[in-house]
Amino acid sequence: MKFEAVTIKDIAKALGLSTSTVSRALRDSHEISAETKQLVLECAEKLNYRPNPIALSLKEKRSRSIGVVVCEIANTFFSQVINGIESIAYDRGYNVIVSQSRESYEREVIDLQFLASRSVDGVIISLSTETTDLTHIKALHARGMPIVLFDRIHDDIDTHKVIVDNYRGAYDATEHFIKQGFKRIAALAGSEFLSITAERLAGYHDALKAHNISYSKEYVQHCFYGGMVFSEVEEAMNKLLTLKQKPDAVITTSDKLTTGCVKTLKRRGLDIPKDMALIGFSNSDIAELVDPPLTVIRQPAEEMGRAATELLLQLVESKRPVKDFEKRVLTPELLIRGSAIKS
Amino acid sequence: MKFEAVTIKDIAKALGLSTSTVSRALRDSHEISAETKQLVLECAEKLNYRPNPIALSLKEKRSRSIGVVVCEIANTFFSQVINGIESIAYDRGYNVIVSQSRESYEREVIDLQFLASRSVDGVIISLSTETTDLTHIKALHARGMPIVLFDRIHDDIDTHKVIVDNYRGAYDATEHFIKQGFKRIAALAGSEFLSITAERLAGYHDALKAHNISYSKEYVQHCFYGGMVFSEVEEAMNKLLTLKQKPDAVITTSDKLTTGCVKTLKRRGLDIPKDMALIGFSNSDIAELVDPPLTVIRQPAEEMGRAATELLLQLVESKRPVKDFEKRVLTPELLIRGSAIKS
DNA sequence: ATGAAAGCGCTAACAG
DNA sequence: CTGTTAGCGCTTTCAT
Repeated sequence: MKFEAVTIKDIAKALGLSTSTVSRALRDSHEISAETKQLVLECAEKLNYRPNPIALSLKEKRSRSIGVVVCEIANTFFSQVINGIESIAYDRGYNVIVSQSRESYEREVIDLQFLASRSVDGVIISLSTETTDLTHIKALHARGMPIVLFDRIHDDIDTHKVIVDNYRGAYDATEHFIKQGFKRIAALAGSEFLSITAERLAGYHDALKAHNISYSKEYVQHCFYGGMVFSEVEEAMNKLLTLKQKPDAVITTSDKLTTGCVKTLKRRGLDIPKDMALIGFSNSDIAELVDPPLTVIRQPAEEMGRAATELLLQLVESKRPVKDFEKRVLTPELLIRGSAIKS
Repeated sequence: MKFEAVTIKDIAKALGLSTSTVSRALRDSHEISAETKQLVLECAEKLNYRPNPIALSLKEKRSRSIGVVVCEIANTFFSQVINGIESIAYDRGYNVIVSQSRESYEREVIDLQFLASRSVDGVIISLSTETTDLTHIKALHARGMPIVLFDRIHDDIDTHKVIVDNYRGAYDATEHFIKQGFKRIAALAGSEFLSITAERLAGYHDALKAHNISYSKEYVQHCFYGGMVFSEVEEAMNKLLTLKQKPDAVITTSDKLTTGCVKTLKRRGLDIPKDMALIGFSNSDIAELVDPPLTVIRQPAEEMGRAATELLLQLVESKRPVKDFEKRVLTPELLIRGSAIKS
């Protein structure tokens, strides 16, 4: 059941005018007399008239809403990004429709289809961990849907992108370890197919190289679902902890991995940083309260959301097809705390 | 710029049929011959036809989308609730439009108007801390908009509600303190006008009463913005810490207050639980990693979101006006950890 | 079994 | 300055 809304027709009827006159009066057209406008406005006010945006959308072929696809809403990083997205969208009069892929390729495809079929004006997306085939995105993009990628991006899609300097973040973290005197630095990373994983591991590798520290392959462990499945983290940590040359420090490349790693170490009664030091990508507000306070690489998540939305709306509202796409790279912050201090 | 979608008209033209026939064939009407159906379906497939939901919405006066208003998306509790909402909405073919009031009454009003004007089929809302006047919600509800309240609810609005047993949660927490031997138990609460504050403080008071523990008014401090503004928390804590009879334990009634309280205590170099024990409402996934591990009252946030959505869709899809409203009360969980153990 | 036409709410080209 | 008309994409009588 739904309430009957007041339409332009009702006003026209009440005033003995035509709908077009009312429409024009409402839109403050110059070809309407001041008195008529006055009359219409008053009547609209009295009847509590609200324009029907759906009718408008049908005409204008735009819905003033944007879609967002993330792997998980209840994740500090992504919820902060969505916060940023919402704030800009709100300012510009757009609605934000959120959906989550739950790291499933299949769901990402469906989500995107769903959003497209619901006539969102554009989409902001961070790829799911399972996504290797990009045809669903390319197809949508080719059909003219404005798309902005953030965080987990892909070079094959030619559009605006927003990321942080993942390489730098990981490089600095690794270097911090090295300067602290850690020798055997491991990495607990997400799926190898994810852009962020590649970028972060590249930073890690290069920092080691730059300081002439050799690293063995076993020092890099991947969790395909990036910590969504806890057992995955435990298993990966198990591998690291049972190496002959046990690492003395570890870099974790995502929020979930970071907390998963801390949990695992604690459950095993290991001391951070004595048994293993830790620096993790994390946007948790309470990383500093953890025992020990966590050294984190923090992303300007809200700002990423805002930037992505601004770029998207730029595409959406552009009159002519945009050719030049921008890759905006924000700077992550290395917040040094107890978990990465050599004892 | 926007891509041109294939319409029913295109199919009709391609097949030399009328739009009505195509429409009927697509909807598998019995008054269409099998061959025609076949033809239409194939053509639709070939042209990659997608029904335009906006046109449908205009006709059916429903949009298959629901609106959500929370004070802040980037808050563990609310993001978990939204996760739950999204999961059910997804299953039932609805989109979720999120907006945040940022604890502002004004924004809540605008958000709600915006959602209503965008023809959402229903709204799930948790009141902002500033909200005392409910006319915006009542008006919308009176006009027939299905509404479900959760978390911060209000008795004056007669509709479905989903909360946890806040009284019980606070009661149990307080009693836990008492049984541990804490004598001077304070409370750091949100705005007094919030239902959750009232309910939680009632549990706190009653537990004290039941154990014949007197309490002074000064033991209850309110932060109007519930920890959104950190200085507010510091100030409130300051008041507690400078009392002659300094409390030896404190209950915090929301996520933000809990972390704010821990931060304040740590910054002052105070020991938890020795100088002050703590139990807080919190849905953080890493409360157990904090130093000391936080004793928390955890709400089944995702389940709350799911329940709210189920109730909302029940209203949305009901043929006749619903009269009997349900208040679903879920059970919070008291997770006992180091922060509330008497040393 | 199929088509013509009206209508959902709104705008805009075209007439006066 | 205002009204008439057509049309956005789709469904649904009402004819045929």
